[in-house]
Amino acid sequence: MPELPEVETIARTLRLGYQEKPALIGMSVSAVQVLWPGSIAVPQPAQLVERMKGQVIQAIGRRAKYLVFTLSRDKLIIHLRMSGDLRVEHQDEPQAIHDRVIFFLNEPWRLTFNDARKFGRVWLVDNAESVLSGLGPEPLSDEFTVKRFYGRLQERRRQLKPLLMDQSFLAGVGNIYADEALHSSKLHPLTISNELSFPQVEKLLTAIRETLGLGIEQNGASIDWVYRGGNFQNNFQVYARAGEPCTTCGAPIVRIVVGQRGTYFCPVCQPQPGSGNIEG
DNA sequence: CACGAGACCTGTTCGC
DNA sequence: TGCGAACAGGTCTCGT
Repeated sequence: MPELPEVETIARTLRLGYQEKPALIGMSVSAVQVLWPGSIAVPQPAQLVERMKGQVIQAIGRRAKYLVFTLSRDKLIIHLRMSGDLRVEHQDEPQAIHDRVIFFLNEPWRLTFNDARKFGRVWLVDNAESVLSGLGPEPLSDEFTVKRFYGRLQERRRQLKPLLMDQSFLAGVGNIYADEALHSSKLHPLTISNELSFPQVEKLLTAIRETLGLGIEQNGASIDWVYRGGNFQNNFQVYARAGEPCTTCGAPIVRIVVGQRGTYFCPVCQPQPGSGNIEG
């Protein structure tokens, strides 16, 4: 389900509270119920349950698409993958279908990890780096400069879109925001990474940041039944718009498959480099 | 190294 | 209406 803006939104609402839901900072874990052991990556479910008891939630943040809970002693890390969700609920609410792990907090609250497709994972580790060390730079951080981005793109010779979605290359960008950022920067998804000029990279980084920033502003995107509350889906220029007119030039948006992912782009605004023919 | 295919799962939507 | 195919915001592993 979620990419960087959705995960950021979830982290913020858990950290600060939202409407009738409380902030979780300062709450302690009284018990953990594992309904689907396969959701626990590390350690063994019984050990996770034992270790979490009594730990206090001190901070809630995000790294790439991972939620990171700083507890008294350990880090609780959760990846929602395609269909995961975290819900703050009353402890007396009935259990929902697809609930996988329930964290009991201060009365009357609980935090529920719900995940229809069972792709999501939970880690409890003393060192977050054991889970997060392979990740690339955060696109929104100040240390990630155009120069550095250009250098990384030059080091590789890969199709641009799959490279942007490679979490070891760049953290947090997924299928939606990759397509939207490429459209915004007028680059074809199959452009070869080391064939970009410096100005093109500059434009691409700006587009990635603006797209992610708008996504965060809109509380993420809500498409399916899965994640609700976001509005970024109303700002899609290309994603899931095959056949509809490009908002810039009016040409029909095209869908192709790149790296086994549905990929949407405007054949006029985003012409394939080297292919002389432009669709009309 | 780069890429495609398959796996992991369940639910919804599409097409005949 | 019904039923199978296709598709879904992600990542991992294997073979070429």
